[in-house]
Amino acid sequence: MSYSIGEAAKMVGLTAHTLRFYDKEGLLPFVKKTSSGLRAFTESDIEWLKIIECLKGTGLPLKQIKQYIDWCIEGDSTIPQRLNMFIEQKKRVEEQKAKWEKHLEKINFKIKYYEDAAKHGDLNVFERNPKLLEEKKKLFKD
Amino acid sequence: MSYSIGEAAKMVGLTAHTLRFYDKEGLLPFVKKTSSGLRAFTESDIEWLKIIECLKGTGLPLKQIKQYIDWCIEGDSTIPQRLNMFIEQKKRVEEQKAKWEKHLEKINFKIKYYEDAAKHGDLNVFERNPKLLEEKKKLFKD
DNA sequence: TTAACCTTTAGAGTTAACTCTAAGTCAAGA
DNA sequence: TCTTGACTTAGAGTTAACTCTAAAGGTTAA
Repeated sequence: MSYSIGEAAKMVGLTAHTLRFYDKEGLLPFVKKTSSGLRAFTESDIEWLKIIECLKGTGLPLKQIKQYIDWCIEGDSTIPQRLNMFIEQKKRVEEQKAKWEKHLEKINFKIKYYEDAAKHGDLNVFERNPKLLEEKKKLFKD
Repeated sequence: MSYSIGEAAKMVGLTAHTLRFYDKEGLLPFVKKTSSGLRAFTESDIEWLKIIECLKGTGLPLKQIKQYIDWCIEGDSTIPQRLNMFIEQKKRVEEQKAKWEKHLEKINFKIKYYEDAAKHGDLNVFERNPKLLEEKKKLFKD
C-alpha cells in the first residue's frame, strides 16, 4: 500500500507543493513513481519525511539535510559522518534551548511589568514596585 | 555617554548593516543622531535592541516587532496589546520548546542507532538490538 | 595634514524556503 | 463516456531578513 503526494503531504503536515520542491532539491531520492508517473509514498518514505521534518524543525538547512540523505545513499562508509551530524544537531538543539530559556526570562519580566501597568493604566511600574527595577537590571546587564 | 553604530552592533552581536536595516524598517525610532548625522546609541537604546533581539530570537517577525515598537510610541492606551503580545510570545516559546523536546527524542534515537552501527561497521542494528526497533516504532508512530 | 578608518545614504543583490501558474495527464465515480 | 479533482512538469514569483556597493563625508592618531 502506498500514498499519493497529497496524502503524504497531509500525513506530515506539509503541502504537495513543498514535497515536490523537496524532491527537486534532491531530498526525496527514495520515493518511487508508478508506471504513469505519479509519486507513490511508502510507509518507509513517510518515516524519511519525519526525519527530514525533525532536522528542518530543529533548524538544519535543507542543503545539509540533503547532505545527510546523500550519505545514506552512499552506504556504510558514511556511518561516522551521519553519527557526527546527529551529535552536532543535538548540541545545537541544546544550545538553542538554553538561549530560549534566557529569552523566556525577559518575556516573563515584561509580562509582570505590563500586568502591573495594565492594572493601573500607566507605566509608573518601577515607582510602585522598585524590586521589579532590580530584576530588570539583572536581566539586561549582560 | 553614547555608542557609535559599530560599537552598538558589537554589543548586541549584530552588524552595523543590520542595525541600519532595522532603522530603515522603523524598528529604531528612538535612536537619535548627532549634529553631523551619526547615530548615537544610548544605554537605553541598547536595552531596546536587547528586547528586539529577544523577540526576534524567539521567532517573532520584524513586522510584528515593529508593531510592538509602534504601540510603545503610541502611549499608555496600548498597554493591553503589549501585555497580550508578550503573553502570546511566551505561549509560542513554550510550544516550540515542546516540539523541540519531541525532535530531540528522535535525534537521541538516531545517535544510539548510529553509535551501534559505527561500532560494528554496518547497519544491522535492529538484528543486534531488537529493543531499539521497538523504540523506533514508538517514536515514529504518530 | 594626511592616512586610515569610521560613518552616511540610496538602492541593488542575495539566500532560503517556499508558493504559485500554466498546460497538460491520469483516475474514479455517476 | 463524461466530469471532477488530483496529479505531472518547468519555471516564474514571493517573502523575510539580511548583505553589500558606491560615493561621499566625519574622526582620530602620527
